[in-house]
Order: sequence, then C-alpha cells, then structure tokens
Amino acid sequence: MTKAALRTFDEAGLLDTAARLFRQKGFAATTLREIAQAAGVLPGSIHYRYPAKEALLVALMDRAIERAIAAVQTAADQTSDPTERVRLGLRAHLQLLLSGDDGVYVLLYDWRSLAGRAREEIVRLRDRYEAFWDGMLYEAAGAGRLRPGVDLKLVRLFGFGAVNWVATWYSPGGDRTPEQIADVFWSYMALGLLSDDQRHDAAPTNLSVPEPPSPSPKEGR
Amino acid sequence: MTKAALRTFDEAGLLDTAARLFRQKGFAATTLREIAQAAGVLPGSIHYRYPAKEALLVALMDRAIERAIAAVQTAADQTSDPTERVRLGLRAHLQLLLSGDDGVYVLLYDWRSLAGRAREEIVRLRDRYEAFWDGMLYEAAGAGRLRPGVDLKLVRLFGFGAVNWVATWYSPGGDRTPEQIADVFWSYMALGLLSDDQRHDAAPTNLSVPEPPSPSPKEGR
DNA sequence: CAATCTGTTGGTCGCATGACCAAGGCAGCA
DNA sequence: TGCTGCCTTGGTCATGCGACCAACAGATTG
Repeated sequence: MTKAALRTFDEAGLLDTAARLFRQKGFAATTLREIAQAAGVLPGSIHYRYPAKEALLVALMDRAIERAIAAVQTAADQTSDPTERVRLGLRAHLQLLLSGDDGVYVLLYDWRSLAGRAREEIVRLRDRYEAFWDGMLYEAAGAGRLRPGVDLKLVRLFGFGAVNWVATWYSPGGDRTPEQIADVFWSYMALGLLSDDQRHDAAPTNLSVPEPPSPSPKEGR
Repeated sequence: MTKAALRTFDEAGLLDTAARLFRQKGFAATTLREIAQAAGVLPGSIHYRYPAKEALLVALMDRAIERAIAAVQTAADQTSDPTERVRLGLRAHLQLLLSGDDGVYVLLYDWRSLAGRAREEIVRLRDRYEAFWDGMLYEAAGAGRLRPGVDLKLVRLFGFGAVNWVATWYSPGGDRTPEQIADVFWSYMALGLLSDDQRHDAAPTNLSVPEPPSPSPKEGR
C-alpha cells in the first residue's frame, strides 16, 4: 500500500457497490444512503465527489464501457483472422458481462434512467463501442467469409441482443460456462440452425431480404 | 356509447398510460400522480382499483403477456408447417413489441422492479410463454428441420434476446418494418452467416457441444 | 321514491428522499 | 512546528412520495 492508497478514497469500491445495487433494484429505487451504507462511507462523502446521483451512474457507465472496449480489443487482437476476431471478441464481451461486473449490466439496462446531457454522453460512448464492433464485422465480411448481402448492422444488433440478454438468464451454477455460451451462439449464427437438406428451399438465397441500403430521407434514431 | 361505456372506468386507457410512462422513465421514477394526470383521473381513483403501485404494474404485465401469447398463437396457427410456425410466431412477437404496445416492453425490461410474490407471479406467467415457444421449437426439431444436436432452450434464449433487444433500437421511421426485421433475423438464424465455401471448416459439425476448442493459448482473465 | 351500489373527490398523513453545508480533522509540506 | 488543503463528519432542509380515507355523486335497482 502506498501512501496514496491510504489517502485515496476507494472510488472503485464505491462504484462497484453502486453498480451492484443499481442492478438489483434499479437506479431510481436505490437511495444514496443505501449505497453509502453498503460501501461503508457516509452519504456526504458521496456527495463530495458526485454532486448528484446521476453523476454516479455516469461515472459507473463510463468505467464499464472503457472496460468493455479494452477487454474485447485485447481478446480480438490475439489473432488476425477476421472471423476468429469476432468470435474471440464475442467471448470477451460475454465473459465481462457475466463476470460479476455489474457495471456492464447497468450500462446495458439502466440507461433509460438518464436524461438530457448525461444520456447523450453515454449514448456517445456506446456508439463508439458499436462502431468498434462494426469495424470487426466489416473486416470479416471483407475477407469474404460472410454471405454476400448480409446486413452487418443488423447482425451486430441481433448479436448484441442475444448476447446481452444472456445476463438476464445466466446463472453461475448452470451447466454452461460463459465461454461455451458464446461459442454456441457463434456456431448457431455462423452455420445456421437448419439441417443441410433443408436449407436450399427454406429461405430466399439472398439474405438481404428487404431492399435496405438506400439511405432514406427519414433518418433513424 | 352504451350505458356500460359510461359507467365503465377506462381501465385499459389507464394501463396504457401507465405503460407508456413506465417505459419512458422506468417504474420507480414514475409517480402515481403523473399517471393519474396523464390518464385524466385523480390519484385516488387509481388507488380505488389498485391498492398499491405494484399492483398496477402486475396488472399491466399480466395483460401484456396474455396479448403476446394470443398474438403468437394466432399467427402460428395459420400454418401447420413446423418451421413456418416458428417464423410466423417470431413475426407476431416482434410486431406486438414494436406496435407501440408499451406493456410488452415494460414486461420485458421492468420486471426487476417487482419483488416477492408479485415477482413470482410474473415469472410464472413468463414461464408459460416460454414453454409455449419451446413447444413450437420442439416440433420444428422433431420434424427433422433442425440440425441434430441443437440446444432448443439456448435457441429460444438467443432468439428472445435478439428479438426483444430490437425494442431498444427500433424506430418507426427506420428503413425496415418489424416484419422485415423478423424475417431477416429468421433467415440469418436459419441459414447462418457464413458463405457456403466457408462453412465446413469454420466450426465443429456437432453444434451441441461447445467444449472450448482452446485455439487461444492465453486464456483471457 | 328509497335503497344500494359503484366509483369519485379532494384531501391528509407520515416518511424517505436527494441535495446540501458548516465545521472539523488530519496528512503532508514548509 | 505551524500551515494548507483535501476529505469526512453529522447533520439540516424542503420536497414530493405512496398510501389512505371520509364524504359524496350519480346511476341502478327494488
């Protein structure tokens, strides 16, 4: 322990505690006093660092998204194969989400609690993460690994949905590890569910079913 | 206007309003007074019907899940082909979720706000819905349409995740209708993303058992 | 008409909340 | 040793909450 460690307020511990409570009860239903008590500090001490409850949430989410980007980046960088990079990234994302890091969960499910500027800030961070994923998918597609016509943005959106939802039903005592879950999802998504003798007539060959890529005048989101 | 219409309290309208607000701001952050004002009734009138705020949420969710089951059932029953039933059911689920029926959204994302008995009740209802889906998937698998070894429960979980997550990013002005989104997801999931010349060596043939292939020497964290 | 039943009205109540702050202590530096 | 600035302490404050209810209105029924 350095001298600094003695002087330094356990900010990480506070955020961890807050994340845990926010996850359990939701942001609005969690009181500052609860957080303070659980973290072993006084409410005033929290106020000293975070002028408002919302600031705590933002700090929490900020940290979580940095962690997520770093984890996925590191995992993906272990290979140069574009398809493998996606699979490893997926694994890392799920591992982090299920590792007990409540911050990521809160980031995913509690952003509705934010409004105004704080919301925009988080959305901006989230967009960065999404753009990062889009990049990986784009490279996999560019390497000719994916069917032509696949809408990468939709793939990312579907993938995020399926994977993020896991946090909703996963239990550590279950019969599958996070890594296994990630790999199973990856294999289903990559190969499809239909058996080989069914696949030719089950769906249109062109997977980009609706004509999408024309930028519409009506902007989305 | 029948006599009954005059006498009958607009319970549906109340629940709709409550659902809209819960979706926008979350359950805990929405006050009874807000709901009352938005619905054009007095707070006391709500209390007359629902002894506690939580009861409102439960009633809302109850109604939503009944709607969902009915919608999916109806859609699926339009064909007897097991695979088609799944596709049509998926469509119906997404249509309902994106139709502006905030109740379904609230059901999916706000169940954390419930505790104790109320929570159990909703979980029980949800389980019924899930069992219903499992039945459809089981029949599709039984008809030999799916690859052997596919874990149906995981398929359902992944599918729910991807589809439910759509509510998070969908905007009515976008360039895809709910039906198109459902169909695209279905085609990706059914056929897979990999191009035909890649699929043989990209993943294990047996989709059921993950067992980390350990291509990565460094196991991340 | 009288009795009843359904639903509304306009409050009140106690309480927990988020925000805030003056005063004090204590480590590190001069 | 005395000073300085960071951080904590133990509160206060106004606000708005969910829950609750006695009284009442109007339609329905006998």
